[in-house]
Amino acid sequence: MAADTKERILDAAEHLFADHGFPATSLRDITQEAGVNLAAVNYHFGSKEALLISVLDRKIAPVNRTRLAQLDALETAAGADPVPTEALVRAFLTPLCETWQKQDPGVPKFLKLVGRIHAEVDQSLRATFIEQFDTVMQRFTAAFHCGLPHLESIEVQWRVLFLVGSMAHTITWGGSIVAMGRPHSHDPGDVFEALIQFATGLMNTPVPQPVAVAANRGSR
Amino acid sequence: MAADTKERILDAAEHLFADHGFPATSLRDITQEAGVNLAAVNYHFGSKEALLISVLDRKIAPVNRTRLAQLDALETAAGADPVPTEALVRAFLTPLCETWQKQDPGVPKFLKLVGRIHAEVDQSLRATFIEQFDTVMQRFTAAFHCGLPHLESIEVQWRVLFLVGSMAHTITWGGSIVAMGRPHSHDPGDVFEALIQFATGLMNTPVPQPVAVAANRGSR
DNA sequence: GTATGATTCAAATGAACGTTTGAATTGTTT
DNA sequence: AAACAATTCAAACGTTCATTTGAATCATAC
Repeated sequence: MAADTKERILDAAEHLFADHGFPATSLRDITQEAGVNLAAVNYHFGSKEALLISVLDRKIAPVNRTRLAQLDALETAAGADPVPTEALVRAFLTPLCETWQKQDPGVPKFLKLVGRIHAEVDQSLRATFIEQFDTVMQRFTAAFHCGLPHLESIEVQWRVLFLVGSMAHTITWGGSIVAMGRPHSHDPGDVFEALIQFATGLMNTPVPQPVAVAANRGSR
Repeated sequence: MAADTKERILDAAEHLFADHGFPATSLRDITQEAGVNLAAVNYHFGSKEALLISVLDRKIAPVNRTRLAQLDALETAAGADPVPTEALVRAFLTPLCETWQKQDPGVPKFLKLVGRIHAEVDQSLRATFIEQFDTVMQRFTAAFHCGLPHLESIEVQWRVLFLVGSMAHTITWGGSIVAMGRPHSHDPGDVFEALIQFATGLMNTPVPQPVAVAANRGSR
């Protein structure tokens, strides 16, 4: 088959980037797993970096598009009222979960990749990655703030950061909870449901001290 | 100076691993920044991997030792009573913060390294890293459970995972909140204080649905 | 001051890397 | 079937990598 060479490369790259990271994965690894010629990567994508961007675009862009679409729908339905916090959390997290479940059974390679990208790629690539998420983050942060008007803007930003952190870390390490000790079923859906419940509680948590972030500067 | 060649290598490696990651950093980068000969790394440490382990040991091991020492002190002071959740959160997070602040001013390189390691290193190295954290995680998870007896064991494990995820992600990305939009002071101490407050709320959050994780299996 | 062990040094090793090349092979259009 | 572009292929490119080598340098003890 000649037509799906690009797809085969993308699949192999996605899998290997997720398992071993971007710098540690060679084009020879990718082309061998894809069963295509070494030169095919540079022919179809131009460079290794461009391949990574294609891999991210293929999977992350649809997720972010779904997120924004769900957010649009929620805001339209809510009219002038703020969207309930839990609905926002679900709109943010479930698109990832569904991408996960549509994928081949077993380990959620793509999510591992997302987790990796969050901490791995170099400055220039990270810029590309941030760009992908920037709109999503700003839209959701604003929507959260509408439903939590008693919080300062910066506090909402921190909570969203914590939320994303929990998500990324759960993606990468959630499976190791089973390996760490007592065995326990960890159906992907369950994990995401727990994460959603937790994140909702997170966003709704009252501020323990009047102004947690900005008030006690230098008091340490 | 000849005596501190090892220290110079460790400093340079720590800095470069944090900025560019382990696979993307070459021994030539490290030895050049350290001002030592290329062969010094293999002479003093044996290999690049062994160097990474030394870098982690030098900084992470003391942090985990402090964590456990503070936990011991808290449990001794509490006697038969459970240790307050916020005290546990502080015992877990502040040792990292102090290591940070003892370090040279500016970006907390070491914390960036920790964030990276969480998602970067390969399976074999990750095992080394997990080993470092395993005792700490189990001790703290158990202590949290003592103060939150209404939660299922697995629920506590998830929350601790979310907590660590927030921490790691905040370490790596907290600085970019400022860069992302509106400028705002983000004194390291403030960030950690916000993280502590948030994490405490996280652990104390009641379970929204009776049994969030295990109950709704297959209901999707 | 000479011998000994630890350390540093410049240089080289072989392997692996991303990328390029040009011919061979396809698929499609006349 | 001839012509053409798109794609695949084996092979090589030049560079960089981690690691090794063996001589040079240093410290310290005799």
